[in-house]
Amino acid sequence: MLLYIMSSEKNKTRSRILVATWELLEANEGNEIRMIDIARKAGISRQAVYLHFENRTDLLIATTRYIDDKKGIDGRLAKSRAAKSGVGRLDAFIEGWGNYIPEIYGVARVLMAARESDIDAAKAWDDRMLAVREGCEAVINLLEKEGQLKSTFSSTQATDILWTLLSVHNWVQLTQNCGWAQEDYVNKITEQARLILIQ
Amino acid sequence: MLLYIMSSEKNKTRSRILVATWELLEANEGNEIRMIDIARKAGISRQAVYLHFENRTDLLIATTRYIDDKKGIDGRLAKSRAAKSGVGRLDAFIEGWGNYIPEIYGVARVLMAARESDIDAAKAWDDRMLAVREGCEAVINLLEKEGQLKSTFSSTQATDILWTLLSVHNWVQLTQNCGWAQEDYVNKITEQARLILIQ
DNA sequence: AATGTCAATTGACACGATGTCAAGAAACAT
DNA sequence: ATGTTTCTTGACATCGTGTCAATTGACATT
Repeated sequence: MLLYIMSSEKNKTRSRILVATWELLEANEGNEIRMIDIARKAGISRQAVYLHFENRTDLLIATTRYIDDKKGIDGRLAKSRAAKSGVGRLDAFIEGWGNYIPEIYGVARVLMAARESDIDAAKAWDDRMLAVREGCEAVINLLEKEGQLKSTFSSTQATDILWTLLSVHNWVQLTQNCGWAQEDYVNKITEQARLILIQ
Repeated sequence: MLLYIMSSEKNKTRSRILVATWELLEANEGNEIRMIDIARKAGISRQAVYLHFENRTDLLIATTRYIDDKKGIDGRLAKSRAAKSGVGRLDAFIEGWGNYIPEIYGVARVLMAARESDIDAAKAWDDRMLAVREGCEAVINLLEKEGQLKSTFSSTQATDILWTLLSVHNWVQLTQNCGWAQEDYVNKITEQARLILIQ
């Protein structure tokens, strides 16, 4: 009991820092986030952040883990697994994942950027993306089973294509660079996926 | 004649700087490239670099242009401009650009990896990608003029889609992560572009 | 040979960001 | 009341970009 309270108290400021970082990551899409910004948002001094995290990288990765705990992709994609037909499942999967991307985008950016210099970050990111690929694979397999898959692509190729179509990079390019509304993104990507994959 | 020699002499150091930057970008093993590194490689002082380029952004952008010149991207894409029909031009553009990507991948990787932490690198990269977008735009405009463009997409949307389909990230994902051969990449991307865009 | 021009050098400095350190204050459990 | 932990404050080292002024060296012009 004592230990529990102590660790809870101990984590209070740490949590405030993580939440502050999270909020800044989500709000701030262009500007760089400085340690001083995070500290101010958390209501502590810049130096105090270093009492909880070794450095900036450590903090950013800890934040991604924190968000991982708070938001799960699993719940989001449950709907797609419920769909009966292949095409229905394709649509539901694109909608579920496509609408999840903006929620993790702030974090995704950090992980993608860190991948060159940080093996752990790269692995965490690859892990997540492989889970998405498995979702794509399940959709493609169902389509193939139903004979709905375009015959010029093998099922592996089709999985690769869908996975690539649904990459976070593509979402960034279309919504951030090209200025597409989120709704348009989901609709047009769904349309493209059907045109490419469904026979 | 005098002017020619003068401008040639004038550009000598500038060229050395560009070549040095290029070599560092290609050789780079994850380390960030500083102005001092470029200067040393070019055999001049750090400050002297600023006599030829306004700032780091300017230098990086100039380097990508220099590489484009030496690698002959213009010549490669000339073939696409020569094609008479819209579809022919689409195919030629994808072939020209798609086969150019692997040649600039060394530089591209560094610029893309640096984009989060390095505003200058991001700007240099964005500048080049906008040039590709213009190529996509020309192709789409021709298709639309011929009435070959699928009617569910506006020409701007179609340009965005083609541009995204041809992104370096997609090339990396398909050829590096999914293990596609370069030839398969070009063929399958061409196929996808036709399915999505041609009515 | 003297002159002027231009490129480059040298050393110094401002600026902004990360990260460290030491001394003291404040919170808080016992 | 006391002692421990957390946080604050102010100072400082470090690193990279970009700027500036004074100076050197090469070279073309006259």
